[in-house]
Parts: sequence; structure tokens; C-alpha cells
Amino acid sequence: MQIEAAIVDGRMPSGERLPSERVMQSQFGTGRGVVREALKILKQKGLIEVRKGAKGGAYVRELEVSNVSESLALFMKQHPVEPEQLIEFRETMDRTITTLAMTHGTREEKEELLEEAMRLEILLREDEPDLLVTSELDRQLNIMLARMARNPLFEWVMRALQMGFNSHDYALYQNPRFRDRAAANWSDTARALRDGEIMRALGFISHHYILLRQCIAENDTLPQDAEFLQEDQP
Amino acid sequence: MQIEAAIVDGRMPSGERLPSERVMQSQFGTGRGVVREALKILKQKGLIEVRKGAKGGAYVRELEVSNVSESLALFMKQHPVEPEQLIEFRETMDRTITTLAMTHGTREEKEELLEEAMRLEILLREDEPDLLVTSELDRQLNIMLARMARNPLFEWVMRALQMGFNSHDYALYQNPRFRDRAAANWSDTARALRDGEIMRALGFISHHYILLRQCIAENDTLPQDAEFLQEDQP
DNA sequence: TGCCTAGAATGGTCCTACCAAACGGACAGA
DNA sequence: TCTGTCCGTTTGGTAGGACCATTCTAGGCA
Repeated sequence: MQIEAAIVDGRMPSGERLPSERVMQSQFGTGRGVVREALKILKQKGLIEVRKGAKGGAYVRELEVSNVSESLALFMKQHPVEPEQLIEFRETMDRTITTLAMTHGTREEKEELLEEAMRLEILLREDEPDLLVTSELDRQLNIMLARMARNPLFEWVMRALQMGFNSHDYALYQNPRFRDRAAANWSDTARALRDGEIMRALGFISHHYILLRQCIAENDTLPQDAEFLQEDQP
Repeated sequence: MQIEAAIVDGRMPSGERLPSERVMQSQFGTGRGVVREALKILKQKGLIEVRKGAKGGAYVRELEVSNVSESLALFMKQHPVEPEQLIEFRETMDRTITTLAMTHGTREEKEELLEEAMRLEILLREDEPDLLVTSELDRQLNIMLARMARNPLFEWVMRALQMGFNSHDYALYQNPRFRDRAAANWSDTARALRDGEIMRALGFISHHYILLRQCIAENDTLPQDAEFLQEDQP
């Protein structure tokens, strides 16, 4: 529609408030439904935020990474990828990100990463760890690491991957035989990163994915326990 | 809305036809406007295709990579990425893809890649090379390489990057001082890949990005010639 | 048999009305 | 004067109806 273009090309500054739907309706000489549908699309694209009530309306806002990630995640849902391919990709990304993070990350960030990794390790040592909490923490660790690389592209890709299907990572934590080792490995990685030992850090990352491959292989031979691979986003 | 979820989770096969808006309206006990807005969003996401007339309606369709790319392109418009960050990312991807392509690509693919690379080299040796043709060929070379890695994730990321912002690569071809070297480097890379010389191939890739960095640095010192960095997607 | 038209199905638009939320100002009480 | 409450106004959200434009189909007509 003309309306969309007018808004997007208008390059309105972030935070700007668009006219109300009823005003636009008469402004563009169209029905309110059309305006609403156009706004819905802009909202879906993440370009505007809609608020109700007085002083409500459509506010231009900054795009967030999550929008892009969601798009990629949706695509991946329709085009299933082999676990091995996913691992291959993630391992590459992780190695690069770690290398960059070591160079570009600040001392404080590295300390915090290690702290959080150790927190994860402690949580996972419990008899009945809360998998929701631990997997969320794992997610945050990955994002934290990606952010330390100081390159938004890596952060975007990591977020997209995580949104799409990190179910396999959860599998690692779900299996008691791998849980401890995986958690300890996170701490080892973070420690090596903090100490500037790049080769050690990369070694630990490879180890993580070797564990993951073993865990998945094990789950595949016991398919009756593998159904959680499908439903971890309630 | 519930409607969206119902459709997406419903895992409807591609090509399936959704009920008409009026049927949905009564089915979900809601107004037609709500149904229409929900459908508009699905359409925007690229999940459905809407046709008018009898036997019209919403048809489920396969998502295309272009949707993801478009989303990324929009995001990049709002969040400009430093050329150095883009190069950093692409170089990483290229090195990994090349390594994988050497292992997983067939002999025929490698020969074809070399052939096309040499074709590009010849094209670029002309006095007034057609930049539209050559950049398109460069794009195809990259995609061909990505496909040889036999991992759709790499291919998708490369496609997204190319759709969004490979303007800097064009800069390399636009500048006569770098044009020849860049083209020759493509051939060298493809030849090393065909011959299984991984370290040589990776070396050529690094060389490519060194050239690119030099070229961009040079353009920055002559800003009056750098406007094409902005407008190469007419 | 082949073309053509009327009708049905369906999305696209417009309109009107009402509901729900959120803000702001008026007003009563301390 | 300060403060808290309440009500009116603004605005998005939803419902439902009406009409138009487009597309397909079936039946009629030459």
C-alpha cells in the first residue's frame, strides 16, 4: 500500500507517534480497516509499536534482532536440518565467536561469563535440576559470548539459531550421563577464554560438540526417550 | 492470535487451501476483520498466498529464503554494520565453506566452479566490464561454493548476506586497480580447491579480503568516488 | 461442439457501532 | 496546599453488515 511506503520511506525518527487510525482513515481517504491492516503488517515487521488508550497509537520503533531471528527460525522450522549439519554450523560459529571474544571482550565480561558458567555447573550438579532454568542460562551464556565478539552479525545468527532449534542442547542437559560433563566444559571454556588460552578454549568447544554428538547418537538408539526433541517450546 | 497458531502449528501441507474468511469468521466466533488481520500477517510472513475469486482464498505455501533475507536487509538498514565487521563475518564463513566444499563437493562441481571463475576473470579483463553481469556472476560463484558445503545453513546465510549488502564486493570490481587481482584470486581459489590444496585455498580467501580491505580504505580516502557503496540495488 | 453469459464464491474495501484500556484533569477530602 | 479518587476523552480492538471486483463454473444458446 501507499500508506506503508509513506511510513517506511518517511524515515520517521524512532519514538515518533503516527496519526491515529481514524485520522489516517480520512487522511488517506480510505476505510479504517485498510489502515489497520497496513499497521498490522508494520507491527509484524517490528517497525512500529501500538499502544491503546489516550496518547496511544502507533509509535515508530527501532528494529530488534529478535525479528530477524524469528524470521529465520520460522524458515528453519519448515526446512528441517540434519542434527549433524546444525552441529557443524554451530561449531564453526562458536569457534570463531570465541576467538573474537577473546580479543574483543573486556576483562569484566570474561569474568562474568565464567561466573555464570560456574553457576550453571552448580545448578546442573543438583539431583533434579530445573531444565527450564538451566537451558535459559545456557542460552544467555551463548548470547553473552556472541556479544563479546563485538560483531552484531554473529549475535544475530546465534540468536536465530537458538530461537529455531537448540533442542539438541537441551538434550545434552537432560541426559544425566552427559549433564555434568557438558556443564563442566562450559566453565572450562570460559576459564580458558579468560586466561587468553585460545587453543584450550577451542579444544573445549570441540569437546562440547563431541559430547553432543555422542548424546544424540545415544538418544537415537533409545528413540522412546527422544520425544522431547520435538516439544521444548511450550 | 489463536488462528495464526492453529494454522502454523497445524502443519498444513504446502498447497493446502484454508477455509474462506467468512467460514473462519463463524468457525472462530469472531469478526471478519480479525480473521483478515491475522491472514495479512501470515501473508506478510510469507506463509500463505492469497488469491481472489471463486476457488480463491488462502493457500499454504513453502517459505523461501528470500523472506529471511528481506527481513535481514530491513534490519541492516536500521542498524548499519561496519564494513570491517561484515568482512570479518564473511571471511569466517568463506573459510569454513571452502573447507567443507573441498571435502563434500564433487569433482564435477569443482571443475564447474573453476570454469565459472575463469569466465569471470576473462570478463573482468575487458576494458569496460559490465559490472551488473560480473557482480551477478560473483554472486553465483559464492552460492555455488556454499552449496558444495552440503549444509543448507551456510547456503542460507550466504544468500541472506548477498541479498542484504554485498555492495563492498562490487566496489572491488569497480576499482580497476583491484579488479584484475580480485578476479585472478577467484580462479586461484577455485583451482586450489579442485586440487585439494586446502591451505592454499584458504590463503587465497584471506588474500581476497585483504584486497577488499585495501580497496575500501582507498575509497574512503577518495570519498567522492564512494557513493556507489550506497546504491547498487536499483 | 464450442462459445458466451449468468451466477456463485471469495477477497477487498468501507462503514457504523460498541467495548476496553489508558491518560488527564476535575474535584473532594485531609 | 497536597493527595487520592473518579469520570470523561482519546484511542486501539472487535463485531457485523453492506457493497464492489475478480475469478471460476455451469448451463444455455448458436
